Amino acid sequence: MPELPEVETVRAGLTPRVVGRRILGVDVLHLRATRRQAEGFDFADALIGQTITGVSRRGKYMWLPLSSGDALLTHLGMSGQFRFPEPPGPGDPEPTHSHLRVRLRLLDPATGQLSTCWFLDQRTFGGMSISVDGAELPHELAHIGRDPLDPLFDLGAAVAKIRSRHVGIKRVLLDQTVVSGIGNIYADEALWRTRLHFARDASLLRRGQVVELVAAVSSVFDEALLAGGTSFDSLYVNVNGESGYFDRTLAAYGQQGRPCPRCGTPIRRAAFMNRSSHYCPHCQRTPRAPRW
DNA sequence: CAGCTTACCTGCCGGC
DNA sequence: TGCCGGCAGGTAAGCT
Repeated sequence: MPELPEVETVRAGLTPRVVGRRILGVDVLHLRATRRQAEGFDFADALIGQTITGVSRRGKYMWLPLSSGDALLTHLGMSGQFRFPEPPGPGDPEPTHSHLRVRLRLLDPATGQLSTCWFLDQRTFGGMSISVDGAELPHELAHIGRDPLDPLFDLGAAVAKIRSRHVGIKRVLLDQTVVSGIGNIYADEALWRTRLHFARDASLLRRGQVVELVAAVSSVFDEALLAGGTSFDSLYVNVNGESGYFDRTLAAYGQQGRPCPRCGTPIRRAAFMNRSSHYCPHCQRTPRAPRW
């Protein structure tokens, strides 16, 4: 389940394999992969002949700026992957994959080398679209807040925005318009580190607590990034098909029944926002006025 | 308008 | 063995 550290790992892996390449061909093999595009817009036409000039990211979104000034905007959703299959030997059939959604044919003009880029997506929550004039920053991302790895991330503004919300603190963490890049795994980890229950009313938290929470998000992101991301199954892998190992370090997420690494109380799992929340009932006390 | 719910989707797993 | 419900969850649209 890709959150910011996983997306950043993919972004870094993608960069040397696509930057400077010219797009020679585009095959869309599943309609949902480009569903964001307005009807009648030709996705392939906007890509063919263009050179990819970079790989950028904000939160969990990535975009590939193109020489035209447009950008190829993409989100991995739950199960999106970029992969670069080995070219088939002479006489061998073209390789394929049951979750193949989009295929790009690339040329490196510097070396004349051809390559194939796959966008795989089992659950089809991810996808790609063309952001017209979006090379600098796609207008589709105007509502997405800066993430803690962004040099222009404004801690004070983020803390103020979090404290302005009259909802459970976990709901705010998962809201990508406030601080982007946080998903269910890292929300649970950051809350555990800060000893905050997920249903605490964000507007009732002290400023220092929220500063500490955002710092915990930042450090858990940094640590996960060093480990190459988190993976529980084969749904998240980097462009080489390898998964990260941060899951060995998780204190709360998916640890129900196991002892809290801080106090030994068994970690609990509870339903919140139609998904699971993992917390230590001793370290993270249920608030008197919970906001579910 | 802020807060909250629901739809989207596939594969796996446990229960019967 | 095979069917079925539950679960995994990021995003955005559509509610109240």
